Amino acid sequence: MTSPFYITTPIYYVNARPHLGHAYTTIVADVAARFHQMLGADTFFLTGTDEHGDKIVRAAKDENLSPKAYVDMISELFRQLWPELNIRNDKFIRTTDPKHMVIVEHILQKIYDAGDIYFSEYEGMYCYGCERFYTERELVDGKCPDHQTEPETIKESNYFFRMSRYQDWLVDHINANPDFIRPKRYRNEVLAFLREPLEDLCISRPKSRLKWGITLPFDSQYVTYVWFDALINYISALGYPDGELFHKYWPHVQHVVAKDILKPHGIYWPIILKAAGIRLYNHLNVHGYWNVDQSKMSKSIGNVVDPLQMKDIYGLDAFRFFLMRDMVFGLDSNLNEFALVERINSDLANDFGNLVSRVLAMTHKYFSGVIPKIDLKLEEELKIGLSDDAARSVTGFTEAMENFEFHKAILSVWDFVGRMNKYVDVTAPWELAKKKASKPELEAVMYNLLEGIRILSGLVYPFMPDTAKKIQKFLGLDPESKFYAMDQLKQWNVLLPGTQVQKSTSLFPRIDPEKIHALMPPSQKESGGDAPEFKPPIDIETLDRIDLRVATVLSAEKIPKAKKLLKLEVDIGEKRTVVAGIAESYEPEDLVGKQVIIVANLKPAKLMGILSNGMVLAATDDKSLALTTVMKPVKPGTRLR
RNA sequence: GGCGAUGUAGCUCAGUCGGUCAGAGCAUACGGCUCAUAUCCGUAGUGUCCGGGGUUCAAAUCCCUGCAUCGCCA
Repeated sequence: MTSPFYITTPIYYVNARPHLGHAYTTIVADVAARFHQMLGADTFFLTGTDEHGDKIVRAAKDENLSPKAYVDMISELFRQLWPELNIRNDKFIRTTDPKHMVIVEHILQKIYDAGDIYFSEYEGMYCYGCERFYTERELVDGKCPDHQTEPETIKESNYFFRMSRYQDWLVDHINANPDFIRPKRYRNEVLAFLREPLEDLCISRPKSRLKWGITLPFDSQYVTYVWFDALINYISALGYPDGELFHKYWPHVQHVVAKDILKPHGIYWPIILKAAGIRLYNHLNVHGYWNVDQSKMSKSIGNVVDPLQMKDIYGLDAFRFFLMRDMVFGLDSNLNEFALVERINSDLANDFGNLVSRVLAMTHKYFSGVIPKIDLKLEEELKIGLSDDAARSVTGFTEAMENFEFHKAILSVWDFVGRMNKYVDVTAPWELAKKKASKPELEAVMYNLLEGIRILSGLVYPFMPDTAKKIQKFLGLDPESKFYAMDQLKQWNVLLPGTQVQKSTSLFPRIDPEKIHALMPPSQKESGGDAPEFKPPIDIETLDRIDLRVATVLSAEKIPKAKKLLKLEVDIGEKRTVVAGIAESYEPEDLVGKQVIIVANLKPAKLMGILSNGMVLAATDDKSLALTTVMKPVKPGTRLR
């Protein structure tokens, strides 16, 4: 019996909306879970949201919501995203769940009783604006980078977790278990970090400073600080300590995280578990970042495409496939739409989709869509077997998947896709179909091809579940059956002759090459200009009707409730009031005394109740806004020509 | 500043212990096939294996050094 499998994503911090990084981590976990289902394992897949801490309180304030209302809203965004990506988590945990909070308290008390938590005072530089401490090097000229004020030195008492006590033990554990943290580069990183003395971890915040958290069971004046609260979700979700789920799944746990949270997961978490007397996790799987290359993003579809929208444009399965195929697990990767389209056209449309299409079409053409019988003796005589190739692919796939080397797993599958296409070419069924005598050979060839497609549909399942099911339907099989079970895929000659297959529809339509051209980076195109289109010509009289003047800014102030607008008093020989949409790029005090260019004869307009008599000229691109000026000071009111 | 990783064909990357290791896929060019989504199969290239020095009969591979990029730490 295959052992159970428990996979987790981090619980995502709800100070921001879901993005590609969250999606990738969660898709990885989904793929891993589905793979273990292929192995016959009983799987449990956990994700969720992390909802305490001062950043949340601030983010809530920015949106004029209570912390609770705010976290409810963002958490829901995450919860709703996963089904859209065909992710099937078994549970969605929130650190604000009462059950979670009780278990955090339980663990804290347990570690406190064991003597690994102590109370201590320390001194630091505190910015009241930010409500946080700063270290020397975070400050700019001794001032808070956000508020430009000097932080005050204050004393604060807090609870600390005695991690230092476990440092040697952890180093030994990592050395004794080479796969504890993988890939190796991150294991090395953790070991490198552990060569220095490990500092104890501050695990509390006084309530005077932060109320939004879990109260310490041994001191009601303090709440738990984020990591201690968050990491425990992995066991609280299973109902630690007595839950049935906990007993069943915890011994088989693997975590998936992005490299930015390596330290909490590679160091804090094992030590917390050890201190609490809980067995450690088996593997921490660490992946890199997606660099979204916006310069290579499509302009044909209208501006920059949010990576998460690519699934709507190109299809969810293609999107999942791309993410798993193009990232070497552990390393950073680039995402651009051009690469995605290339991948879809070559791997999915040409190699794979077309293979399915041609095989089914031939089955219809030569056998009216009925799976033919196979003469095994003849097959052996003619050496037209495919089962060895399939078995090799299945083996390579399995090994790579077990090690979280998804791109290698896909390469192994595509080796077999290539072998199948080659097989069609070599056996040339259309030639066999011409002669009656070669009908047995044709039957054997077609049977093998159909069987090969059955295998492929199973191997592709964790990455592209919908596509896998579609192919099952094509083959006249039950998409709801466990067709992807590994022991089915290790066998050959499973398809029943006589079964009716369907005609295939294109699994992955090719994307128009013209469109690809439009997606190419500008440097690869003959003319590289991405400036907006030029307007039609005008004559000098028309130009002359526009009265452009140099204006000196006398004063500037923000307009209440308007995000973008500033009210400027300017001198153009006379005093004018103009309203300009530049507040996101310029601070009022920086403008006073500067010279700008305004259109002096534009008809006045009322903006936010203020009459604007003229318009300031500025250049805008998608990133920023820049005011125009003259290259040396001139008399205010000077005309431009 | 310290530690580490990476630098190989136009692009993305494989290259285990130094010895058919100069490779794969994509892109390009040409040829073949016609079952198929203008798909598939075959052939052909192009490389200062980041620069410089060294060890060796032999270095992409080992050592030293420089440069570039990235990461971790301070």
